[in-house]
Amino acid sequence: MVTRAEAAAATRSALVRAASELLDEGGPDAVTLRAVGARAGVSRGAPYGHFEDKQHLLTALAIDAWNSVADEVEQLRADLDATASARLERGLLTLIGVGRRQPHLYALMFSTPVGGDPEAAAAATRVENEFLILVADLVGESDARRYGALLMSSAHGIAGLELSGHLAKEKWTVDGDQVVRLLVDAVRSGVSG
Amino acid sequence: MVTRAEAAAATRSALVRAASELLDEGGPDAVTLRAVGARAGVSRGAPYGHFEDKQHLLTALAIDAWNSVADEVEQLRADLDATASARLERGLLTLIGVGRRQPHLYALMFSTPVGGDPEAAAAATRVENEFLILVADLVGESDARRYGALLMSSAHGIAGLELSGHLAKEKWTVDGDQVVRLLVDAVRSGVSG
DNA sequence: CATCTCATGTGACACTGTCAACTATGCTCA
DNA sequence: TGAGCATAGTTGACAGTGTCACATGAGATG
Repeated sequence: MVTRAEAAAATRSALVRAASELLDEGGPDAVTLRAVGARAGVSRGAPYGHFEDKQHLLTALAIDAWNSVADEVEQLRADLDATASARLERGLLTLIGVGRRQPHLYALMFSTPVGGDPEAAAAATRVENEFLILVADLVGESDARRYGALLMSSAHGIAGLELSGHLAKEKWTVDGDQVVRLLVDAVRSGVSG
Repeated sequence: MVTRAEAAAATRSALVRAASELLDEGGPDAVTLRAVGARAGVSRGAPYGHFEDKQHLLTALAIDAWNSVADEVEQLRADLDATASARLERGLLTLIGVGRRQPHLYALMFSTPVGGDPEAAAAATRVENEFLILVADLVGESDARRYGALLMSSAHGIAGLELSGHLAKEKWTVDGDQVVRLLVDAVRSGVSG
């Protein structure tokens, strides 16, 4: 037998998982409270016992995504064999990779109002701090924040343009990975020159 | 008296204008076909005489926005007093400016499937070509496409992070304008070094 | 004037998020 | 143990949405 708290927690995570799967499979329009409930094995009204409304359920998805990116970038830090440039490139590609593998989730991450939910803000801050460490390894502590803003913006832009189809290789002759390399090179020569 | 074609064209543009205003004022949720029709002085079903469905009406908004950006960047080209760097910076800030002044419209521009509508693709291509000219003035023809991809990605990323609140100055110590300057500087030293 | 054409209005439908009322089951305490 | 409580979950209802089929009426055409 399971305690009631366990059952409730299981339902909650089942709802989040169901919403995540539906988002990946069919985009935002497919994430209906009725569909989420059905996939989680509960009824359409059950989510209201765990989330204030639909937006808060989606925010829970975004929080998981931000934390997942933070975890991935954090692990990258341990690889001291790689150069600072290589580690940074891989970090940026981690974020871009979410956009490639889970485009709808990626869009959700950046359309979730970060000001409202403190947990969401904390998760996003984790990612930013992890990036700051990688950037500092390349350009030094004093310039890390300025170049961190540039690098994270650019990575986000690359992901966004790929996602919307505006970074087609026929037009620009380079793909996202090459742009990341170009970016890191430009920053490195910009900070040292 | 007005001819029937004139009246229809007037209705069509009134629908687009109404949708644009509603989008600016209340975000995507405020753009209902009923509200659009009401503001344009017609009924809720009228849009279907001019657009295949709601998505195509929104695409018309996006096309206007893309062309407007293209016009603005094109005019920039005429200012030969400014340096290539300054012109490029202003071009990038033109795009970012749309994100600042009309955030919902900006989001719509990049969430509109560019593959589907040839008119939308053409409008977006106009913007890209205008940017390519500005970039070529700075880094030369041969590198224009590579650095163009980087610069447009970064500008889009800056706009996106500003829009979602992830480019807060307290965290990064720089704002969007400064990141643009940093970006152009980095590219310039990257291409010459 | 008679007829056609087509932009627009209207009724209807399925679907959505949301809430109030209800049910049932695990939990608490005498 | 058994009575009462707290609460996760269900269900009915409602307003609002996009969309379509059909009705209507006025400009266009002969």
